[in-house]
Amino acid sequence: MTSPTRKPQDGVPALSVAEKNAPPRRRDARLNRDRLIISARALIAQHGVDASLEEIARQAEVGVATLYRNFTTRDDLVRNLYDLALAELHAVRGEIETAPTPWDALVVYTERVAEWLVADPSLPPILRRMAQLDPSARPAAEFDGFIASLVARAKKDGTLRRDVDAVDLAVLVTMVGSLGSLGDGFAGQWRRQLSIVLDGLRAADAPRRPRLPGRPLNLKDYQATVHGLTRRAARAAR
Amino acid sequence: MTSPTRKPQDGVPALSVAEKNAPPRRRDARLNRDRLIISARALIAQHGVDASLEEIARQAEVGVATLYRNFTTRDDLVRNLYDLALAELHAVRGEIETAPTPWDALVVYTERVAEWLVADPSLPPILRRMAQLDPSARPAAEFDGFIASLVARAKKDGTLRRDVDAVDLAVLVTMVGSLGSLGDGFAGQWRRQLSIVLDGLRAADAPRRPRLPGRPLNLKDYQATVHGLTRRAARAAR
DNA sequence: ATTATCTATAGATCTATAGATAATGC
DNA sequence: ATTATCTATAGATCTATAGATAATGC
Repeated sequence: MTSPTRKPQDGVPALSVAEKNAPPRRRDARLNRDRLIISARALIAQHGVDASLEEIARQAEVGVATLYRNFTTRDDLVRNLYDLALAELHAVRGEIETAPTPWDALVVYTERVAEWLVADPSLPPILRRMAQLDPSARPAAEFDGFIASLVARAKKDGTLRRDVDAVDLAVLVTMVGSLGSLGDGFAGQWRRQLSIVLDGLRAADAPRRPRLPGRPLNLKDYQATVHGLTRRAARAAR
Repeated sequence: MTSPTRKPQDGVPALSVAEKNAPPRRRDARLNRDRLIISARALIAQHGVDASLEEIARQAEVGVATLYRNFTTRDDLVRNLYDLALAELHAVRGEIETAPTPWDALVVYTERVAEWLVADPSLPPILRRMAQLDPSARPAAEFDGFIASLVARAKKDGTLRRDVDAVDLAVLVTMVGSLGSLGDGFAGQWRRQLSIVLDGLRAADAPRRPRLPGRPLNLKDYQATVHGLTRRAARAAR
């Protein structure tokens, strides 16, 4: 997904930055923009959407004016991060459509969306802010009709319990996705938790459920997680 | 739980403020402290633990110096909010112990803890910060052994699936509790979502599950929720 | 008399921009 | 030549405190 003509900086996860509307054209400009986006994600994940713009620029090793040139306002920055994330999400649609059964499609849907949320802890604050900026723009809005029909079909074929609806699914996925904000140790658990949720969604007389993926987080792991968090926070505060 | 000699201000939910270690003694001082705590909760819920101390004081209609007199440092404030919340949580223990079966006890545990989290959207940021300040202090630490034994008993009597453990439960509850940060409309949904999670936790051959509480959030409700959020945000920004 | 609050203020940090300087690509 | 970055800066807001003023309770 990364353009082959552009080499991502070392150590930086390849950004699938959509070069959509009026992207900066100079090479250094694009690089700086990517750096800004990376540090914006990191700092928003840590401090929420109110994160200091100056610090975002500082961490990107770029002057503040460069940030303002790329993103005229804070909300503009947020909106851009939202659009970038959304582009990734939409790639999922095809995968859902090719699932063999309605139930499998729902599993893919919940898994991919949860994964998307967990992978980027800056998303929850960004989504909240976007909901305020533009209530009509819901992240999965494009899926709505599609999911609703999946839900109906999965109920009909007896795999999905009948007393839930598509919005329940969306809320549940959001819930699981929130694990990304609780530190890496918890984030690694999301498949287990989602699996439990899916079992709760299965019709009571549906076929036997699969084994939970992964292993439970024991107290030792837990401590390691939290300590890891602390160390990271200390490093960041330096 | 409110001291009968102290009249809470009108419109303000009775604060069960523990007057523990060296509480301010003068009447006006206690009132101001309560006001500070209320606006700290509101602003931390909105802006995270980095919320402006000056604004907290302003919203409490009190000078900044009064805030600093009560809470010498930001972390001191956070720690106090944590302790206050924790005190409420511990009141739950008795209720868990009187549940008739291990499964019922687990239901009460998850319900009460989730309710506690949902009721106060300032808690997630506060808990995260506390985990950094003091990794040993986990909110439900006091329950650990107790819950572990409940889990063991519920597995033995065939109501709880065997491939989960106590930490899974804690993670799931945290997840459900995160719904409190998504606006009032979502927050009202937590019982439904928890009920689905509990069904996922039930052993596959356990007795039939109950009907989901409440009704699903339809798209109209959803819109209303988000618009409500927007209006609130606008008011707050004024 | 004691205890607490408030006003005022120093110094730091933030947002936002103007004007001077540097890098790119034709 | 064009496009982008950087430095510097104005004005606002923040944290934290010192010193003057006001409210409580014995």
